[in-house]
Amino acid sequence: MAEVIAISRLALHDQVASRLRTMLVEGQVAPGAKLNERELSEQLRVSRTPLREAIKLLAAEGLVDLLPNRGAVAVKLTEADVLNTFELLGMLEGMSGELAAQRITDAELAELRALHYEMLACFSRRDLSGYYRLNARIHAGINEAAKNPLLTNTYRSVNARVQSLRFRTNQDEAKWKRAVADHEAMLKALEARDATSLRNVLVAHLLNKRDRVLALMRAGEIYPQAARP
Amino acid sequence: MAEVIAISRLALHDQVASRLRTMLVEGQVAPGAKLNERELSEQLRVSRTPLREAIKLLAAEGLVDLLPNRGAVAVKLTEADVLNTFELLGMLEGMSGELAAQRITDAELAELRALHYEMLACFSRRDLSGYYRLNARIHAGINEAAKNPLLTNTYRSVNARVQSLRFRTNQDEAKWKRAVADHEAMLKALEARDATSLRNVLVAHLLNKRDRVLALMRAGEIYPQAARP
DNA sequence: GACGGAAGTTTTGCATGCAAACTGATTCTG
DNA sequence: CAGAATCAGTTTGCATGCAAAACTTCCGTC
Repeated sequence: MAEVIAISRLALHDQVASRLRTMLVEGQVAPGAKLNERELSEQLRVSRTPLREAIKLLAAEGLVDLLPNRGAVAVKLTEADVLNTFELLGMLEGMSGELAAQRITDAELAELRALHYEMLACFSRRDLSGYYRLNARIHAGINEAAKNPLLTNTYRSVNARVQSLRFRTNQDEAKWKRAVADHEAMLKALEARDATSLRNVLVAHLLNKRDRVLALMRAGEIYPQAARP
Repeated sequence: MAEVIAISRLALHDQVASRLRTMLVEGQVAPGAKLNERELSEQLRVSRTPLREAIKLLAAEGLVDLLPNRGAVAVKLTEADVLNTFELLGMLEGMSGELAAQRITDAELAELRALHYEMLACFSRRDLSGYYRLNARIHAGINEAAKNPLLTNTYRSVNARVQSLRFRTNQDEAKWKRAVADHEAMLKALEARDATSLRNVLVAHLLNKRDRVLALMRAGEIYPQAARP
């Protein structure tokens, strides 16, 4: 009951932050692009005040850079940024895997298994977008099973920084199969409550993703223009 | 040259955020206390707009809770919050230790050694506040030596959440000595570039701190009143 | 006397207004 | 002709104003 009210009551600056975040993560705002306040406020139909508050929030999350007296720009990650982000992300994911293996409940495990089968269905139909969505939900589920909300938030925030890059990596068949196999191994490790093994699978899985992102960056397929000034 | 200008040019909302952060971390604003916008804006001599932007920033850092239509309150950590925070912090600190041992330069090591001796001087004079300050700088220095700015920022942010509690733990002589011994071990590990050993020392050091904070919480010395509603 | 509700006050959240800073295009100077 | 200076137009940053929500106080009712 309270939910319905609560949703409609979401503060404007939070709604704006969500929409902006989506625009950034999905690449609707190109990396390096300037965020014009008047333009965005007209587009989102809000005044500049809540928009500015939302931008400050995204700056704290590392999705935009704030240039004093010159507004905000969508972050444009360098190769070093990507390496640093994945370095931290690997650690966060490894840790959440270890904890999840120790703390996951049977109900949570059943739900993850269900999501896994749904994902296999998407794979079978070669439905990449559905696959991505379920993939994200599975990783979020493992994170939640670690029962540390602060870890979950931190992971989400750091992950958002590279989400827009991951979006652009199109899987070739072999790599996609490999990713699916990784996911099989994750479930096995969870069922066995094998913390070390789950950590290893997750970290290896992430390193693969990192290498795919880096390869695309180096091929210039992510930032077709020049590098960050 | 640019420094002087740059400092005076720091955006107002950033200055406000810094001052508020200090007030929260040093306990000048009690945990659970409401942040009245009008009151604070008069106290800090700014209008409500940059103040509100600063509050949003601190909310993203986890130092204040935002209550829709009811403003912000200084966070009041439960025991579970403290456990979760230290769980993550231990991992971040362990990781930064491992990386620092591999990546630290001789110059950085020399600087850390210097800070270490300054800290010993404070210990010798029983100058607790100077000791704290140097202690923080040493940990920040190790973090920097890991050469991952994102890790450094994340560590800083998570650490700020429990900084106000750490502020209140008064060391008894034995525990203080133990902490100093830990720091000796850190330097040794750094000099030997022994990643595993540095990680272990840092994690053990942090677990000690956690246990001191928890003991104080349980004794009711941190939140003399009741627990969070 | 306790509980419930209504009016008044306070406080938050958002919109708007205005001055300072930046942009960049053109003109001026060496 | 190159570079500095200038000036209009834009954009950001902060202050203020106003409506809606929340809190207080007081009164009425049971």
